[in-house]
Amino acid sequence: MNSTEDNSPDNLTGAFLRCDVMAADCPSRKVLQHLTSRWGMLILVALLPGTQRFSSLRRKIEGISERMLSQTLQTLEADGMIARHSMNTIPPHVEYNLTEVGAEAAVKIHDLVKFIEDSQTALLFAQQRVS
Amino acid sequence: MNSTEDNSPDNLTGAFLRCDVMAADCPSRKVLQHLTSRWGMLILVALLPGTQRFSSLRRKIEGISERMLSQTLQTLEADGMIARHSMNTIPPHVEYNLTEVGAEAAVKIHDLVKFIEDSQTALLFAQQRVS
DNA sequence: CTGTATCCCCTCCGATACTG
DNA sequence: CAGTATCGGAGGGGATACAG
Repeated sequence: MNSTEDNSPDNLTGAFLRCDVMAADCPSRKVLQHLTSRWGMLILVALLPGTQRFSSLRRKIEGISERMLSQTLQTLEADGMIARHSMNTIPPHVEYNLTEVGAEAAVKIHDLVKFIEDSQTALLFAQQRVS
Repeated sequence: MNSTEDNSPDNLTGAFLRCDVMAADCPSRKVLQHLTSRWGMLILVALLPGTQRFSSLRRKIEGISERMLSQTLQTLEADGMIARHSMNTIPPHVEYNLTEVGAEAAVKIHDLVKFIEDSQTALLFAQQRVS
């Protein structure tokens, strides 16, 4: 898929041995981008309460398209943040849940999201008073 | 600037009164995007130890261009995450530091970054053993 | 030293239509 | 129900040159 980026074990030198996100070639930067992408963080937070189905996630995350939900779920699954379980029935029934790593990341993202929600709420009320 | 998005206080209805990031029109989504943008989170983390100058940040954050550093700093300043202090000297001397809100956000982002760095390091060693 | 301006590519993402 | 295919616009972001 990414022929220009070589993350193979053979290439574990320098920044690769000990991940440092400030290093330009650190693989954690890419994972971080996936987790904190526009839809990535909303999906992780939405999965925090537990296993969800595709359509459930779609309803929960307002404004997401099927395309982006599907695509982002695949990326997060490849990163090991999410597990996908297909029931192979007709009609299809697929469930998604957080892996152990994913759950820990989701909690941290949720912390950030809650904090921003609260500070934004405060900020908006402040603006309202001024104007 | 954003004629399509009206965040004016007059428009504080629905999702605006109580920020919910799952709501499509919640302003916190935009702020979250700034904080967690490719360079935004690195800048916040880089500022955690304390006040830094432009060139210091540039050296610290490997791979960032002057353009993106400048642009992202402006965005984060507008969001109230960063404070800018210009000394109005020649040559110019400008210092950046986190605001109170910015510092709290930066800590949470740093938590996430550290966690991902560690899990990536573990993951890379695991891959090395297998192959 | 701390930026801006310009050009341009390339990825993200929405809209729409189609499938097992 | 749970996706995939394709198109196309918007903007993020790099390279380079220039400025106060």
